[in-house]
Amino acid sequence: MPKLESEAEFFKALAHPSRLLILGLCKQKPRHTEEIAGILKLSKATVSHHLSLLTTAGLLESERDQYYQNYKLKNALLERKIADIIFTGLEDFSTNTDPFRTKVLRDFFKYGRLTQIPVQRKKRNVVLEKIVQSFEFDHAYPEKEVNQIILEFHDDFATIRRELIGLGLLHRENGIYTRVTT
Amino acid sequence: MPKLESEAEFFKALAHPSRLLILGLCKQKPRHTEEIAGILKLSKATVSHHLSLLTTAGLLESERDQYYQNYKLKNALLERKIADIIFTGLEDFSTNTDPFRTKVLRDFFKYGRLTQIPVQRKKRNVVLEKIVQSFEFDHAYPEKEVNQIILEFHDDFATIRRELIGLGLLHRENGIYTRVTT
DNA sequence: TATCTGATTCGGTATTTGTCAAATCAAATA
DNA sequence: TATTTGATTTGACAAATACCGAATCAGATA
Repeated sequence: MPKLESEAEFFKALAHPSRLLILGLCKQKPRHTEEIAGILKLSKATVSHHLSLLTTAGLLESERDQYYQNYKLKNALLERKIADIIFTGLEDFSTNTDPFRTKVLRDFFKYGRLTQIPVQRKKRNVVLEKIVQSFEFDHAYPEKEVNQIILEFHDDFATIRRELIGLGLLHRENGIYTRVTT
Repeated sequence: MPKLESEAEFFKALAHPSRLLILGLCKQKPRHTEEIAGILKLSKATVSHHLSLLTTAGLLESERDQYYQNYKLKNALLERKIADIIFTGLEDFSTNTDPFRTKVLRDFFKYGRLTQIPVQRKKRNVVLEKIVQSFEFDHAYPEKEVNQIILEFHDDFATIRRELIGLGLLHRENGIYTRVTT
């Protein structure tokens, strides 16, 4: 899933008054479906629907207690996720071990954005390999989506798209792009 | 309560991939409508629509430059709004808000991190109660995990861990920690 | 004033979303 | 196993939303 889509999903989960109310209720204490439906004067079907969205977004978790399915807030995740998304967009480069690669990524990325396209071929390959990781295997991307993903890294999406093709990291056929298995 | 509605509006504005893209583009530098439409391959009517929503939500502001209407990110508002949510969690969405507690959280947390440990006992208790909420009930934490969680808030995990025990918010037995039911 | 140019608004369509009642499901328990 | 009970899923419908092309608007400029 392209990162941007999942971020939008996250906000979408928060983008309805009833769901914010439900989060507030579940923050106070774990609640079950009919309990919430009673408080908010909504049908249990509707509440179940909202609870499902909130759970998928990672904001709630639930466990069964006798007849009841109790939902409670996953507080830490909510706060960290919002902070991550808004303030940076960030990448953790510390996990990879290749020192050259680490240095190049440190030098050319700032807050997840490519500050400039490296001129040296070897360095350029490193950043291109980094960028291509935002594409899923087994997914057909129209050019519009390709551009959007690359735009998260750098303005000059046309150049980068061309390079990704040239390096054999992306494959293009009939205007549809796919990530090449390495 | 208008508060809840406007919170939902705020998230709704962020709840679409194109709008996140637009925010990203306008964060880099001011952009005008057709420029964005060209990059995202959307009609200028659609982009104008998104820009309108983002402006209404207070995320963008615009000014005219010759023929162009340039939109730029209102960084301050975005960050303040997000910060509010992070400081107080979902407090604002629920019914009861303790003003003292809210103020202490605002004063001592920045972007989800504890800027310093309050000296006053009463204030310190507020931040400790805030921190303990990142722990689950009915879960056995080894000390290492406890430290990791506290480290997300402040570097001096040893002091905070000791205080959490002392206040009776965490319970320690044989090196295993559990959150105490209140 | 008349014209040019980018932005916005309008009209219309396709898609998504919120909602409920009814049917179905699944865990607990008799 | 059969029953009870709350949760979820299904199906239907209305409302909201995303999107586009065309018409209109408004500031800039001649």
